[in-house]
Amino acid sequence: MTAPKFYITTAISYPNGAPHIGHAYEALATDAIARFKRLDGYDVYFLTGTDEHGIKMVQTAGKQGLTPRQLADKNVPLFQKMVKALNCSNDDFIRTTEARHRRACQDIWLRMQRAGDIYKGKYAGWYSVRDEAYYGEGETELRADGVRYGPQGTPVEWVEEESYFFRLSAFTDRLLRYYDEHPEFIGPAVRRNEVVSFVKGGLDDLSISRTTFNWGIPVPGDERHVMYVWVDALTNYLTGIGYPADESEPFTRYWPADLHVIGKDIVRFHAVFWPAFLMSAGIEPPKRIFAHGFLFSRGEKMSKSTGNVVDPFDLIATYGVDPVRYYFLREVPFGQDGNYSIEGIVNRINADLANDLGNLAQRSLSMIARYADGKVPEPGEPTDADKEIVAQADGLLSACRFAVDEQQLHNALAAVWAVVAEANRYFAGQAPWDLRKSDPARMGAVLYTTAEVVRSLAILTQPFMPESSSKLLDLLAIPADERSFVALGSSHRLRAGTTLPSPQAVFPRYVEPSADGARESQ
RNA sequence: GGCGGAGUAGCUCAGCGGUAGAGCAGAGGAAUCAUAAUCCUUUGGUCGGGGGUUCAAAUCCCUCCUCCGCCA
Repeated sequence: MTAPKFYITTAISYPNGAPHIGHAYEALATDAIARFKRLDGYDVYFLTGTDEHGIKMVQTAGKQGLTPRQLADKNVPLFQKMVKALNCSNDDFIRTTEARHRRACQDIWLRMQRAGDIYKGKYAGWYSVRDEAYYGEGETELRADGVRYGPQGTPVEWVEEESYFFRLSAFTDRLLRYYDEHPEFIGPAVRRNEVVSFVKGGLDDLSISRTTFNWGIPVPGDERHVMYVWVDALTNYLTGIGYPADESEPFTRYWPADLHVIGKDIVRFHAVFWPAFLMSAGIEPPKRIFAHGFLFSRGEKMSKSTGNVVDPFDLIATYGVDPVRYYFLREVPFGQDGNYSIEGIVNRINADLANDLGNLAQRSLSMIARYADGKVPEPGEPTDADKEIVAQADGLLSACRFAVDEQQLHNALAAVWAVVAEANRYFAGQAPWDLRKSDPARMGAVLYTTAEVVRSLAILTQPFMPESSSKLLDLLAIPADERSFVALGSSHRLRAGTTLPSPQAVFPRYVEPSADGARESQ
């Protein structure tokens, strides 16, 4: 019996600057899904990386007196470091400047060309560097400052060049049919509606090469051209699993991708261009594209001018990687825009992690340590209350699966925390501290039941907070091979008599450093 | 301008035809196993405005207002 496969990716980041919280958010969310699927028995391949070509890299590099390659080599390590700092479990980190990627891009290009979907033409139009888009004359306006602006308010310039085109117009019907036959292809539904209505409006052929700069992948057979960044960037999802050696094991095993997690700003590239390229090349499209929203700091977009830019490294250093992961996944409904704030982070850490889950573990385990000789007590004959709380914990797996399969990570966590709250009610209601004298056996049963619920909770929080959950499982003396989801439920209950290590707080409260000390930023 | 989405308790949101809900925040109380954590009770909403359908509407329909997204 082989495990089912699950291939998941983030979008690749554009390294013309340092990583910001948006990059971190996408990476940690995708990681949580990847970890969840692994624990649920899937053979997961998780890919992330950087998209290093394109004119913006050339321009940014120029301003810094660097070559594009030097700029990439300067910034890419920051992205790799961020992924590591977030404790992401990616199987590979792809850079589009790698030789393997050039081979993949050139191969898919040739396939599209052989299919008759690429032709050479001439492009002339108003181009916005910042939007990376061409606009029609009517969409632009010449303002009083003598500069012409596009509809997004960015400057445009007249560009005329020979270009290769992709016959996107020929794919309108096929794409619409594909959306129709695969309603789950684009999520959330808002984005799907947008894409469908966009495609229904008819598609124009797409210019897919440039001759005005050379920082990109050369077009095979016509090296004056480099490929349009999106042909280059999207193909990373193939490169990462061994394409074009498409007889090779990873590619045949993992393609088509099960899930591309992306930001809502690049839905069109992934949901329109990408499946069209693949259809042309004779490769199956991915199964699902899910677009998350943007993060705002107190309702405002992050920008250097408002000074509300939050550095993911600072956040992790201050609050810890697991609380940061938990906060963003719990607080922001995945797929929607969200607000974040320092107060919010501290609130969640203290309320959900320290007070609710951390303290539940601590109070039950320290009673075991003190009053049950540090060994898992006997469960005895379970009462209705015992059965009820255990049943609720047992029911979490299917609830979480459902939520994670829809990328509703916040709902998975909400379900888990509903049981955390219930377990605290159970504990307070049973009052084992009173039972200590009146009915020690019953006290043991309550402690057993609570610890068993904590075991379930800790197993289920692993995808979201890998380190802390693992500490929690250590405190319950759960062996490494009993931490996946198959260990949930009745098959691997805590065994009475097992000696437990002395309990330690896993989720410390966050206390604001006092004013005298090192508090210069917030 | 076209299409789509949203407007529900101070905040974030769930509910989407059948007596207004959760979490956080606020108030009061209980307990002392625990990271001064927990538990119980409780304040608070004419569910954006107006009209309609229905025995019954936050939930369906129409219209208006406000905000957001995509397209033009």
